[in-house]
Formats: sequence, structure tokens, C-alpha cells
Amino acid sequence: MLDLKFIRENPEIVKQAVRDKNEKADVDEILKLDEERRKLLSEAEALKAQRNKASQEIGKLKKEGKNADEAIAKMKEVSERIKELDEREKKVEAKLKELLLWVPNIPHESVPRGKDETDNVEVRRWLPEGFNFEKKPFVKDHLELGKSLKILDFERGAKISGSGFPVYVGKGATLERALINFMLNYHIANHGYTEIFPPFLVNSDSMRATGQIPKLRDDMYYAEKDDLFPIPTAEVPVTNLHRNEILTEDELPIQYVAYSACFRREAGSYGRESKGFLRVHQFNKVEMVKLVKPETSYDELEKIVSDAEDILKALNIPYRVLLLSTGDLSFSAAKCYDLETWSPAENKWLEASSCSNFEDFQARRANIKYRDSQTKKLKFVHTLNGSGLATSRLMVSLLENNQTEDGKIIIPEPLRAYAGFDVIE
RNA sequence: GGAGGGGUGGCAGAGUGGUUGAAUGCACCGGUCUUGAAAACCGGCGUGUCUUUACGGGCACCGGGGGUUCGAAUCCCUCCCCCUCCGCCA
Repeated sequence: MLDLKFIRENPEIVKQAVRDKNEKADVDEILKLDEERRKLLSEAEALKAQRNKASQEIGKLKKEGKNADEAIAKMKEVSERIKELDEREKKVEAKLKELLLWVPNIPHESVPRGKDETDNVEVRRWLPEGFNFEKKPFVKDHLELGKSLKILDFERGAKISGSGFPVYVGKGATLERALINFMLNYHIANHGYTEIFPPFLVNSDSMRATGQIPKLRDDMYYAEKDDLFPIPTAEVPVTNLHRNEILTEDELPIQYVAYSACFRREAGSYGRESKGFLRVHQFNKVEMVKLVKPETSYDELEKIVSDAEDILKALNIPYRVLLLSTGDLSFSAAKCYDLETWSPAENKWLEASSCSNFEDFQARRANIKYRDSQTKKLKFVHTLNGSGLATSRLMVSLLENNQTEDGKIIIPEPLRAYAGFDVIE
């Protein structure tokens, strides 16, 4: 959420952001409601001041045993008028708040302006020793590998839950678990994160705070009976850990890493990159979340990207880093890098991580502040998160890049101790 | 799911309709004292919002929402959360 005062003072910047992000929030309507609300407020508050004063007088009169009927009758009228104004003000405010939730965050000045993902900018790429993009003739895709090695079962997943719910079998299941543990331990040991194991179902306040609702509501699963949402990412519960809290400056930066299953309806995306692991309704992800002081958040963003890259380097997986253009930038983000891993079978890059700085956009919704030691004032923290990483897309690259001519999978060295085997055959 | 108890400022904890935004203690900040520190003493110390060039002023907030009243932390309704006991259960 943006600061209403900021919108009031910089409507053109906000409108530009709405256009750049291909959103359709009605800034003019917001400004109109804002003005109306303030007008109603000042009128109602003047009357309340009058009423408060009179009520004190009445209290005094009664204490002295004097008659206060006249004053009471007069205030009764004033109270009626206040009630009327309050009701109108509340209606306007509710509408205003609803509209505000649809205003996207403003892209950072360093974000390239563009209409969609085709305008994203490749920042760098990293390729293992001796790697080349030439497709070897024996290369199978992850579906074929999963089937021939009996480590992935999409058909039975579809039977028990529907398409997009893969089942990991045998060494496939173990490898998935090894990958998760490796990534968690790596971030804890080398990057200074504290592990969180969060709830996988959260309430609507949490979903609103991180920005999933209202905009992405249809992409979320929902347990109506209990008013709970299965999380689309650990970002939601972990960022919300400190919702409505005032942190001390010396607690910052806070760095959490969390594994969670992630649940996404992916409504309307059928047929689009939906093969196998490329788009699923449930997947596993290790997520990094940071709460930091505003002045450090862009440095922290670079660090979080590099933390995710370290995993890919350790696993020897070819990847590239993209800086998203305004048109591809998510609703809540001010700046975002994607990490894409190479799939030799698909002959293309696959998004495996997304690292974003939300500045104070989420903190404002979640009401997460800290007290600045210099000014003694409360300020909103900046929040960031990055996948470190999502296993499904990563698994595609991992399997495909490590297959041998005779159809085996060589397990990358760092995962062997976790998996307990060196090869899948 | 059933029965009972409870949610007040950073924390602890008073307060049951009329100068209570809220006693008191702790914590915190400034000062006096001290070579320094501690103790003691003095003073300060919530958030949001509206208004004002500014100083300041208004309003709201005692878990959330609604109601009664001239007036609500205090009374009523409703929801949420926490604790204890019972039931069920991985």
C-alpha cells in the first residue's frame, strides 16, 4: 500500500506506475474520495469537540446537583448530526481503503521501463566449466527421465489430486528432500539466516499484508469454512511474523529462511508452459525473507540475489539473472531480479527464483515499524524476499543437466551426503 | 466441540458511566549530584489522523466491529485471540 499523503502530493507518479505495471487503479477516484473524507472529518470533529466540552459541563452541573436538561437536549441534536456525518465518512473511507489496495507499488528508478517480460534485461549469466548450449542427441526431458527412472509420477498425482500435483517416488522423493535440506543448511551456515518453519495456512489479514489479496485472490486456494488460505509461498507467513509489531533498530536486519510447500491455483494458465514440473499447483520452495532499514534495502536486494546464486553455483547449474522491466514487475515489488536455470531439453531458461524489494509497500499493509535511533521516530521497515530456490523448476534443470548418455542421473556433489546416494539409475 | 477465566500504554498492573489518554511500578530519554559509574532526586516519555508556513490545536484509539447514552476503558450485542478443565485426536 502506498502512503495516501504521497498519492495526494504525487498523483502523476502514481498514475505513471499504474500504467507502467499494466494495472488499472483509479487514482482520480481515490483523490476525490480522499478530499471528500477529509471534509466530512473536519466537520464531524468540530462537532465532537463541541460535544466533549458540553458533556464535561453537564457532568459538572450534575455533580453540583443542578439541572442540565437543556444542555442535554441540545447535545442530543448535535450527536444526531455527528452520527450522520460519521456514517457518511465511514462509507467513503471504506471505499477509499478498498481502492487503495489496488494501487501497485512504484517501480524503482533503476527498473527498465517495458511492456512485458520481453523487455526484461539480462544482467549476467553463469555457466559451469565446459558447458555449452549445444543440445546433445541423447538428452531426455525431465518427464521422460522421471518415468524411465521411476522417480516422478504425474499420472498418479493427477488421479489423487488432479493435474499439477506431482508425486515424487523413491530416490526422486529423497532427492527432493535432500535438495531442500541442502538449501536450508547452506543459507543458515553461509548467509546468516534464521530458519522458520511456518504454518502453511494463513488468515486473510496475512494475505492482504503481503499483497496476495485482493488482486491475486483467484490464484489462491481457499478453505472457506475456516477462512484460511493455503500459502502460495512462505513469504506470506514469514513476512507476517512481525505484522503489527514495532521492532528495535538493533534487531534489524532480520533474515529468515523457510521451507514450505506452495499452493497455487494458476487459474487461467492452462496450456501455458504447463508440461510436467513447469507449472504445478503444489511445489516446494525455500524462501528467504528480510526485514531491513530503508537505507539498506537495495544493498540487501543484491545480497539476496547473490545468496540464491550461490546455491546454483554450488549445484553447478547454468543460470542467468534478469532484471525485470516495469511491465513484468509484480504488483507489490519496487524492483525484482529473476534467476533462470537452463533446461537443455526444452532448450530454454526456466524461472527458478524471484528476488524482490518491496520497500515499505508490504510493511505499510502489515504495519511493521521500527524506531529510528537518530530521530526517535517510528518508520516502516523495508521487506524483501527471494526464492532460494523453488525445487520444481530447479529439479528440471538438475535432472536434465546431470543425465548421462545411458540415462542415469549423477547427483551433484553437495547433495550426495543429504541423499545418501551418488547416482540414480 | 462443551464449561469457566481473561485481553488496558515498550513491559507489569490499577481503574466498573462524568477533566481517565488513562494511577502506580519498571524500562527508556534529559538534568542535578559524582573523578566516573551506581544510588538518590527533578523533569520528560503512546500511536494514528485532521488542521496550521510554524508554534500549536482538534479528533480518535484501553483485542476487532456494532449498540445504549448528553457523555463509555467502564453497560449491552457480536466476532477474534489467550489461559484452565472436559471431550475428540496425529
